[in-house]
Amino acid sequence: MYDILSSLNTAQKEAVETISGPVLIVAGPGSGKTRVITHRIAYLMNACRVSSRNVMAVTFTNKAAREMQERLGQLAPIASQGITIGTFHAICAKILRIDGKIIGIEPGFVIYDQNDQLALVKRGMTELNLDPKQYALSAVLGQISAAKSQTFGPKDYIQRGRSYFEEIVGRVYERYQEMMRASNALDFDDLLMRTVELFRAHKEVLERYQERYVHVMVDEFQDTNTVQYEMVKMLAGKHRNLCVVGDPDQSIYSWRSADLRNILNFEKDYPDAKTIILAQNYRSTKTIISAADAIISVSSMRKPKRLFTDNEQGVPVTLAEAYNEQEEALFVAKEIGRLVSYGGAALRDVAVMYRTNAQSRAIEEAFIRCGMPYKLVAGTRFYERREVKDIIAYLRLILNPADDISLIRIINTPPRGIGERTVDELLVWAKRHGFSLYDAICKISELGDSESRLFTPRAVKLMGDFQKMIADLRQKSNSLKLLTFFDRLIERIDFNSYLLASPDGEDRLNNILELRGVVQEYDDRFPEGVLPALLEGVALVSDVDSLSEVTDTVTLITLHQAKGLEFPIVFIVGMEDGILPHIRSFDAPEQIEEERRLCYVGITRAKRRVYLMRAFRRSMMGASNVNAPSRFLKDIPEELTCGARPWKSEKPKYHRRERDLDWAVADPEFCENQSLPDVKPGDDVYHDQFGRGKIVSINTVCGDTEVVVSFREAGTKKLLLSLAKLEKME
DNA sequence: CGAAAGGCTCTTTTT
DNA sequence: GAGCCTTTCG
Repeated sequence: MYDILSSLNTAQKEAVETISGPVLIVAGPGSGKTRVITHRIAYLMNACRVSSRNVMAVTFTNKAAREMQERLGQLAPIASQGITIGTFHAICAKILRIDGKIIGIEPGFVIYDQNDQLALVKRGMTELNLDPKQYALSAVLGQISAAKSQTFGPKDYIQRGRSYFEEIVGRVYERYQEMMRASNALDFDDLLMRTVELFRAHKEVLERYQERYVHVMVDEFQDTNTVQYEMVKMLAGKHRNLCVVGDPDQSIYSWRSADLRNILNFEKDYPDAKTIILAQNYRSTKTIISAADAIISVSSMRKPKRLFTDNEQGVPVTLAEAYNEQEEALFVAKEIGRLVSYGGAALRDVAVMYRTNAQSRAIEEAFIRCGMPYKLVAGTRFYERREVKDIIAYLRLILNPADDISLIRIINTPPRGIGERTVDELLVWAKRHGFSLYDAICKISELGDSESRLFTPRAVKLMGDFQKMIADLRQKSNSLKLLTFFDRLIERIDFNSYLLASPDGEDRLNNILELRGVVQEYDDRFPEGVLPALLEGVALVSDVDSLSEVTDTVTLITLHQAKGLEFPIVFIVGMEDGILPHIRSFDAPEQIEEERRLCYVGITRAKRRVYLMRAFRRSMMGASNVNAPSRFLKDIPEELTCGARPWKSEKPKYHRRERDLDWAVADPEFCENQSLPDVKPGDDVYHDQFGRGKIVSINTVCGDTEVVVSFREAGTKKLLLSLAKLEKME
C-alpha cells in the first residue's frame, strides 16, 4: 500500500496523524496545506478504518471540493465514496433539503442570489414607502446579511437596533424574510443561518448529524463567519474531532462578515486544542517569500510567523510603471509574449491579478489587440448575465410557482404587453388576498376581475395567456428530457429573435447556447431530479469553480479569487494607493491591514516570478486620476527588486521619483523583439550603467537567462540577459 | 404599452 | 462607463 506519511515533512506528518480532539493547523501559503488535508482524510480512512460516511470536509469553493474528492480518489480509491465534501453553502443546502421541513422549509426551495436579494429589498422598501435614494439598497442588504451572519433574525435585529437607520433596516428585514418565506426561497445567508436554527430548535436532528460526523475538517478557517463557526461547533459537539486549517495572514473576507477571532481564539474555545504550524513553503523562490514576508511583517496585530523555503533564490521582483492603464496592459501583454517566446513559459503559467473587476477591461482590450489568449475568471459572471438569468427564472418559476421574484422578472420578458401598471396592480391584489403572484394570476384569469376591476380586460387576457403558457410548460417539463424541454421553452417564448433584436444579440445568444451546454451536462449527470439539481448548481457555483487548466491561456483574476491558487508567473496590476489599498479602506486601519493581506496573498501565489505594476494615471468611472504608488511597495527591500528596464541613468518619463523607488518605465517599444547577445562565461560585456565586466556564470531560470557579471567598477551583479541590454565586447 | 433618449449615481472584494 | 431611472413620444 502507498505509504501516506512517507512524502510529508515532520509538521505535516504530525498534522496528518493527530486525529483525535481539536486541532488547529496554521498553514502558511504554499506549505502543502491541501496535501495535508487530503492525506489526513486518507489516513483516517486507510490507517484508522474510519468510514468515509463519518467524515465531513468543508472547503471554500466547489472547485477545491472537487479537487479534494479527486485526490482522495487516488489516495484511497475504495474508501472515498461516501464522504461529505463541499462548501458551507452546499452542505447546508443539502441538510435543509432533507431536514428543513421541520422548521418550515419546503424541500423544493430556490436559492436567491444577490440580484434577487436586491430586488426583494427594493420591493420591501417600496411597500414600506421608503425612499431608495435615501437608504441605499446595498447598504440595507449589507445590514441584513451581516445580521444573518451572526444568526440574528429580524426580531433579534430590531431588539438590538440603536440608530434610526437600524430601525428602518429592521422593518425591511422583517418584510424581506416574510417575502422569502412566501416565495419558498432562501438566500446565501439563510442557508447557513437556518441550518443553525434547525440545529438549535431540534436537538434530535442535530444529534443525528453529530453522531454521523465523527471527524470534521474546515479549510480556510480564517475566513469563516460567526454562523459558520457556530455550525461547526455544533456539528463537532459530540466527538470533538475538529480540525481547522487556516492562516490569519490570508484573511481577506471581513467584509463578508468573516471573523478573524474564529481562528485567533480557537485555542481559547478549545483549550485542549493542538496547534501545528506549517511554515515551510514549497511553492515560491526565496526572493518571493522574502518580499511577501516584508509586506506582511509590517502588519501589527498579528502573531509573528516566519515562512521559510529551501527553494532557490530566484529572480528579483520586477517593479514597473506605465503611464496609464492601457500602457500597463500593453506592457503585461508584451512581457508575457517575451517570457513565452524567449523561454519555456507557457501561457497557462501566467496570471494577471487585480483588485477590482473593472481593471480587467483594459487588460482584456490589450490582450485582444495583441492576440494574447486569456480566460477571465469573472467580469459579469455568466449566471448573472441578464439573458441567462431570464431563462433560469423561467425554470425556477416552473419548478416553484411561489417564486415571485422570478415571475416578476419574466412576466414581460420577452415583451408581451404586460406593463408596469399591470404588475403593480397585481402585486397589490396578491398581497391583499395573500396569494403568490402566480396563484393570483390563476385566480384572476379564472374568475375574472369583477370584484375590484383593477385590471383592464386586455391585461386579464394577457395575464391569462401567460399563466396558461407557464402551466403548459410545467406539464411538459415533467415528461421531457430537460434539454428537449429547454429547447421547447426557448422556442415557445421566441427568445432567440428577442435576443437578436437587442444590442449584442449575437453574444447573448451565445450565452444561451452555453447555458444549453450546461443543461445537457446536468441531463447526463442527474437522471433523477435534473431541474432542482441544475438550479442549485447554478446558484452555488463560483467563478473559480469553472476555472480550467486545460486550455493554454493566461488567467485574468481578482486577488480575492486567486486565494488558494498558484502560478509560476504572477503580475499584479494597479499597485497604487486608492486601488491597492483600495480607497474605500482608507478610513479604517484594520481595513488597510486587510488590503495588505490581500497583497500578500497575491504575491504568494507566485512560484517563480512576480511583477508589480503601477500606472501613473488611471481612469475610473469616466474620470482620469493620478495615483501615488501603493504604500505597500516601499515595504519591499530594494535588493529584492529590479525594474523591467534596469537602472538606467535616464529619468523615468512620467514623474519624479518617489521614495527612492527605482521604477522601470513600461515602454512598449522596449518590448519589441530583440536579439539577445550570444554570451558564455568568460566573455567580456558592456552595460550602459555598470560599464565593462566579465560573465561569471549563466543560468536558465523560468524561461529567462540569468547572467552573473563581475563588473570592473560596479562589482558583481545578477542580470537578466533579455532585459539588461548587455553588449558583447569582441 | 414600450422604445428611445437623456440624466443620475456609483462601484471593492463574493459563497 | 454601465446600469438604473425618468421623461417623452409614437
